[in-house]
Amino acid sequence: MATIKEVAMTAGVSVATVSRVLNQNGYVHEDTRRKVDEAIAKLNYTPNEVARSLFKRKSKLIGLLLPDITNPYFPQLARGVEDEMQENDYRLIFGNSDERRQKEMDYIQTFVQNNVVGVISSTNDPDTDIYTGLKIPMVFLDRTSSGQPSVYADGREGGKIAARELVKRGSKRITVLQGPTHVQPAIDRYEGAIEILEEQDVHYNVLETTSFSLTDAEVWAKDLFGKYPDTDGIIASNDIVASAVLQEAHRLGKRVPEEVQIIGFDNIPLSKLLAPSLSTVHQPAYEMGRAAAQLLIQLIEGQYTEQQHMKFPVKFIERETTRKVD
Amino acid sequence: MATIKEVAMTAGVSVATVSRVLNQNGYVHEDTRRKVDEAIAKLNYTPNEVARSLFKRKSKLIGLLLPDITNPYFPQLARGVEDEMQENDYRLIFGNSDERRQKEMDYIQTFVQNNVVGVISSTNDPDTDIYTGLKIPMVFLDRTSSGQPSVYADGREGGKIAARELVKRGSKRITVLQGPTHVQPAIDRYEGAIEILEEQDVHYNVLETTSFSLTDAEVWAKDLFGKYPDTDGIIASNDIVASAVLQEAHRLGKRVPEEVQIIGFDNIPLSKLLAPSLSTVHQPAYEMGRAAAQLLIQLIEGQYTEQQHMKFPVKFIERETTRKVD
DNA sequence: TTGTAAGCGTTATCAC
DNA sequence: GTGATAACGCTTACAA
Repeated sequence: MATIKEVAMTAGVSVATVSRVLNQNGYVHEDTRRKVDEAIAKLNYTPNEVARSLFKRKSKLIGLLLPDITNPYFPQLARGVEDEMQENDYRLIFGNSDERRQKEMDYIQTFVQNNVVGVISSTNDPDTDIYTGLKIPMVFLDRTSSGQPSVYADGREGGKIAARELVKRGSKRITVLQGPTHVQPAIDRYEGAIEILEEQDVHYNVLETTSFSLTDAEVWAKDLFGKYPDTDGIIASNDIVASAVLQEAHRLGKRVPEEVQIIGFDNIPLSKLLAPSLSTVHQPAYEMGRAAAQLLIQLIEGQYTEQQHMKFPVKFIERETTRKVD
Repeated sequence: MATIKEVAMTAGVSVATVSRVLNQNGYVHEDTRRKVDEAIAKLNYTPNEVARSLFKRKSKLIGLLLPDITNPYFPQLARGVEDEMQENDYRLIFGNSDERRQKEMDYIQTFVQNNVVGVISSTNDPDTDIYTGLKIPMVFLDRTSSGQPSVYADGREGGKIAARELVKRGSKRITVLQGPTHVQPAIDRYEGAIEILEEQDVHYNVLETTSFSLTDAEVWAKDLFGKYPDTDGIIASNDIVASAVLQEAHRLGKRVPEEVQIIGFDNIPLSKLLAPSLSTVHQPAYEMGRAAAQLLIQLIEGQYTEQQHMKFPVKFIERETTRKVD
């Protein structure tokens, strides 16, 4: 790689001048500029970002921390973030946290060591000092912290919608899969659902679950139909769990949605491919990713930002695991 | 952030000494080491990786370039890479290329500008000078270049397996969805399948397709049954396309696998959740990601590596879109 | 065993 | 308009 020094030499000017044309600041004569540009082209020079970063104590790097890219919900989020960052010339250092504190800490530390100018994280502990002590802008994605910028979906409303739609469609003995109690969106959905169920004339049960993983979900699905064989409406904690439930229903010969209705959350791409296709509560993941990135960029570039808490609306996607109604 | 200078001051030694204990090289007295360690702990010091990187012209950063993390095949690959890198203290700068030359070039350029020590890429043009001109180690993942290290699956064998299994199970009028002709694994699968079909006593058609996207696939699925309504066996170019085909078959009231068998490639997580669940040719994506990372690390650290071309075996996963046979 | 100082590739300050 | 040069935080000869 050529350096600014070599460019300066072949253009017959000083490094200062080259730097000026590079950064388009200071005065530089038109002829000089041309000579420099030629030298740059000839040497195929691009500035060393590391040296820049060292001097300015600022890079063009952003840290992105997601629980697990292998969970089909997160790629969408990630893609939204990446697209927006890409367009604004920021690059992403990416890591999976597996929701483990230690991994989060390690990643955040290396983010800082690499002079990232901002971080986006979907953590379950936004208020821990891993984050509160951070001296660079950060935004929580798919998570909330009252004190800090966050982009998330209206989980509570999502839970309400799910419950309402099931009740409206005639389910009388509903089972709610609670979802992990350490994940905020899961809690919100759960509480929203319960709020509605309480005020309706329906019976409901709650089954505790502790993760969003498919393997676990298959076990809970069996549990569910074992414990509550006559349930006729299921609110799953997300689409993955819903898929497992649907599959188990299948295996048991239960007709969906005639005998049992199922509703999920997220609207991951897979959900429309299932047979019957999955009714679900849509979260605009890609848009949320983009929004988080935009917000972070504004924070970084010191622009005025009124809205630091963006709660995205969710909506019911009617498919085939719920019955039709007028 | 504290600097090495401050550590040196509070420990009452020179920066050189601090550097020595940091990097565990050179001589340093036990007592001195202790003083330094204490200062480090007290100041909560961690070395500035940017400064390190500038001096050594080497970072702990790796560039990872994937076509589209939103395609369910890639998160697995990415996770494999990340896990291995993480365990070896390397971090990832990640980008989606969308298979566009320009984006690839831009990313590779910024990788270099950021002193990455290696790159892993799933590109369709491994032999373009974007890569051949690269002066840092690189490995192609899910792609092959004869000249350069590559980790990929045996697509040709995969194609053969798919064709054999379909024929063995009685399909007589097979349709092969060709897959994008600019993507090597797709070509390999296609050629493998054709090779077998040619030598068997079956009739077959080929339908050209140009991407792996779900939206496109839905169109091709309609096309397929429009053009070849009596087809009784379909080799899809991957699981996404297979899912779309399955769904269309469903819509048309065709019974799967009785009237038409379907087989995909990849064995993405979704494939087992479909109803009927999808028979497919498994690619060990996670393991491939890990292997690529291992290989790259060996290359970076100058270890001896006999195997620079790793072709992973694939295998048939029998599920419900193919008929049973003894 | 430890310290001094040069240098990694930039940017910005200050002279000229 | 342009050029020297110090500084960013670190590592590594080289000296002591």
